[in-house]
Amino acid sequence: MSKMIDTDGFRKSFAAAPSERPPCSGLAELFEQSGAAMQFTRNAEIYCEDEPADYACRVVSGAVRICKLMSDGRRQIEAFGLPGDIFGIELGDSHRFTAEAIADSVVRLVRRSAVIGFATRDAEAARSLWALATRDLERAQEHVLLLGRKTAQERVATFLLGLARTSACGIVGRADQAMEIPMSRQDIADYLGLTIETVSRTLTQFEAMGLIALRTARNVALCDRAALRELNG
Amino acid sequence: MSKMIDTDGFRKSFAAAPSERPPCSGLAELFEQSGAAMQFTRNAEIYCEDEPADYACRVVSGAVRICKLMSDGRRQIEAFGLPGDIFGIELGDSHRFTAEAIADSVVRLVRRSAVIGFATRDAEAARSLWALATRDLERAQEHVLLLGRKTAQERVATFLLGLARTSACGIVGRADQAMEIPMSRQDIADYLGLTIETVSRTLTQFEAMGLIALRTARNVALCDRAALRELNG
DNA sequence: CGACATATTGACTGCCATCAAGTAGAGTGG
DNA sequence: CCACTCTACTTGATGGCAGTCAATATGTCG
Repeated sequence: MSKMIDTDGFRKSFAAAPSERPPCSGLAELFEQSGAAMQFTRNAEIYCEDEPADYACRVVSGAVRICKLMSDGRRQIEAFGLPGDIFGIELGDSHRFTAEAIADSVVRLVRRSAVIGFATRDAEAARSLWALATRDLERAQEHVLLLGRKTAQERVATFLLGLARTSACGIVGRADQAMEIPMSRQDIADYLGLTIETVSRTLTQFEAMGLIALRTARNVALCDRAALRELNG
Repeated sequence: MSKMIDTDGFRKSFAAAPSERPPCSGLAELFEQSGAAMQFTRNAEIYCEDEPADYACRVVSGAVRICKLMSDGRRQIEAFGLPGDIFGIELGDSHRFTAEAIADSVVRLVRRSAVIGFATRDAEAARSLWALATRDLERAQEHVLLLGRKTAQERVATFLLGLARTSACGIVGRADQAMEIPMSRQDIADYLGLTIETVSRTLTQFEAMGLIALRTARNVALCDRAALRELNG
């Protein structure tokens, strides 16, 4: 399902890229220095809900989904993890979500005890851990607003703009350049609290309105960001 | 709109009550010792979105709502603050939400700098701040699941059970005892991503189903918790 | 090419929102 | 104590957005 690999190549290339996403430089280094890189194939489980939270994770490449399943199969994706994102640090003893690879991915794992040790190292380290939780909180709160009060069009517009922002961090591309969508329609739907059909229809509408251009199902260009921001709410 | 008062009486009574809600004993003491108590009348604004975040808050008595407004008036309540709850600590310089009193309330305020100072005092203090953010994150994530995937009935059932849990902490009452609902139907609706009509109708349905008993609009008894938990998802 | 997963499109349904009365409580003044 | 008023809540009728069910299209990989 997943195997240990050596990823010095990955480490160097990502350490060189001045990513602005993770607010916690010290934590990132912790993963680079004492983390074990693991490869996960598409749809492989990284950890499961209620499983002991022995490890914390950082995405090196690929993409992951952090989600919850209801007893009848309904699924809600809380967040996507893209390169640089840290996830799986828990207050309690067990994971409160399931984490799965969306695409073939490399994830670095560090022991829970190492994170705790890091937190008690110095004030700066403790602050970065607090900042990480706070940033996750802010993201979750934006998500609450989206799910509670936005229409399908607004949700999809917000999603596209958010994805453009994160993918612009890694690849310094032009504004109107096409971007890859790493997740399936089902993933997008479960993130936005919609169905695949509604996501698909909304994207088609956006294309008809001239807001986006779909080169393939997984490759989209934002043609009219101003209009998308209007729809943002 | 709001005035400074002396609340030694409040402080003593609440310090005596062994509340299990706040996970951070040190932080609570910070508010009790160096916080200024302020009284807010119903619907008074405690702070406003985008306002400088000079103060953090802790509810002494009453209840508050932490919410966001969209440009066209749609409102989403992210969380309710009940006695003991701490809110308004921000990573950035400004508040990302509006906080308002739901009922006449007493709130203790401490300077942002005091919180920062507290965080750098020792490892235990830093940890409690991290734990606070993490707990808020967990609550927000549950909220995401509720708004993304639950039906109206499930949302209301979850809300009632949650309220019963928190009010059971302050007042050690019997399980089937009636509890006061401090917030209006509009507040509940804006918290659950519904309309007042749907909230009202759902409560009426629950009463017809024998799950709850509404003595008045703001006083409810949970008659069949097992059935409510079924609806929880 | 053929098989399978993924995505799109169409027809129809249903849950919840909207619009509109009607009712109940809380507070006020006579 | 009782009208009066105002706000909060409930109930009813109707509509629309997104969900469901179903068929077709587009990739993707052996």
